[in-house]
Amino acid sequence: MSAPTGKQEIGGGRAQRVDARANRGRILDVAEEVFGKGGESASTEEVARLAGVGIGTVFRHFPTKAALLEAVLVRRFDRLREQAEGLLNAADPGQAFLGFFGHLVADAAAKIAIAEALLDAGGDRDGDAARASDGLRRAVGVLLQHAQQAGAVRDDVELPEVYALLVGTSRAAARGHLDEEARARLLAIVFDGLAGVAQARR
Amino acid sequence: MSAPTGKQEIGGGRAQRVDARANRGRILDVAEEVFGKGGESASTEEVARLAGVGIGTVFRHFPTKAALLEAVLVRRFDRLREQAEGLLNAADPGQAFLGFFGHLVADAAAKIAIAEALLDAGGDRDGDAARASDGLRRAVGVLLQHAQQAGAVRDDVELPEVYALLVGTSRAAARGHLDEEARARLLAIVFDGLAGVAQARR
DNA sequence: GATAATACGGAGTCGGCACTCCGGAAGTCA
DNA sequence: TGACTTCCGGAGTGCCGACTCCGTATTATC
Repeated sequence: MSAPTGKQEIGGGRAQRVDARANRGRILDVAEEVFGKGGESASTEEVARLAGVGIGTVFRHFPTKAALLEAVLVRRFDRLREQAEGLLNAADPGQAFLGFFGHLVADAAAKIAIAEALLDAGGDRDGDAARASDGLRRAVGVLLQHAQQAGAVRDDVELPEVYALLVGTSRAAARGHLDEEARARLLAIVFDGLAGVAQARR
Repeated sequence: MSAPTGKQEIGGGRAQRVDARANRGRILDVAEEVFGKGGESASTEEVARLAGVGIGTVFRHFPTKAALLEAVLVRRFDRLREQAEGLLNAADPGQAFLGFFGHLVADAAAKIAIAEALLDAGGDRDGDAARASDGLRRAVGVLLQHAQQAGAVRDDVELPEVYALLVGTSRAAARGHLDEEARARLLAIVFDGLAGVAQARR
């Protein structure tokens, strides 16, 4: 229900000050970093400190810690969804799907705890984060369909388990302390399973 | 460094009272349940309440909340390891490995948050929980080797990625809100990937 | 440059939770 | 049963982190 890019005057009045908008952006960036590393147990004060603002400023922009976290998640989900949608017209749908899968996993490895709550959202059926999460999920669903039509992914799998696999693999890569090679082999196993027996027999 | 089954007199003295031992066990059971559901953010007080004891009692048995959590993890790791070791002489090593994999995943689905920290442990390189975690990991490694020698799992995968896959799949099954069928399909994908192309071509 | 609206900082408040302490209850041994 | 030891309950303590408030600083407008 919030404005697309943050606080913006809606009912006449004066526009938001530029320093305020800049601070808001910096806080979001830092929060993504901090929550990504320390999970949601990281303190709001640390976010403020690293963003170079007072605590009051953080809470003026985001009324609660939960709201801040949600804003971070929404931004992240939306970015990922846009990336997925950008692949919809790719020449090779199979490559597009698997590529996005791999991208997400590598990305999660860097963000750890965010990928956490991030790909978690599915329990809370309301709020902006849930909506954004649904958007991403749908985009992945379309990518999957295309890949299946192209014969790159077996037909008898559906979105729920594929999404679960995506989430799980991301998390595993994030916390599993895998080196580059091990992560590649992990993806190879998963991709092989997704491609299925039919593919392997060609 | 703790005694195998809890507090036990070592240097002469009197034996532990039976009610104390019973309470300890009950606290552990409840803690597994509570932490399994609410994660480690669940309060110690809730554990005490559900166990039907006072907070003081909990803290007498486990000096800190972390110690309680660790005791829970150790017990759980040890049980899983024993199960894995029990499969070492199975007639069909491939079946043994995949069966254990599936068992762990289903188990995690029920425990959620414990499977969390549980299979997480790998960062903290000390403490009883880490030791127990290593034990489980080693047992899984042996199961994997046997399965590979039996040709049920492709040869070019190693323990790190397989373990990561195990953890990730467990978590995905736990939080993914999958129904029975979707979970089965998820496992099918993973098993197919583990079996590999060579297997599929037979 | 004057004025007014907006935003900032950070000390302070409040609630929750890990952990302590001790008087009393209950088990153990003779 | 009586004496002694162990154990228990739960009120109390201290700390930490989310959130508030207001005097001050900064930006927009004319």
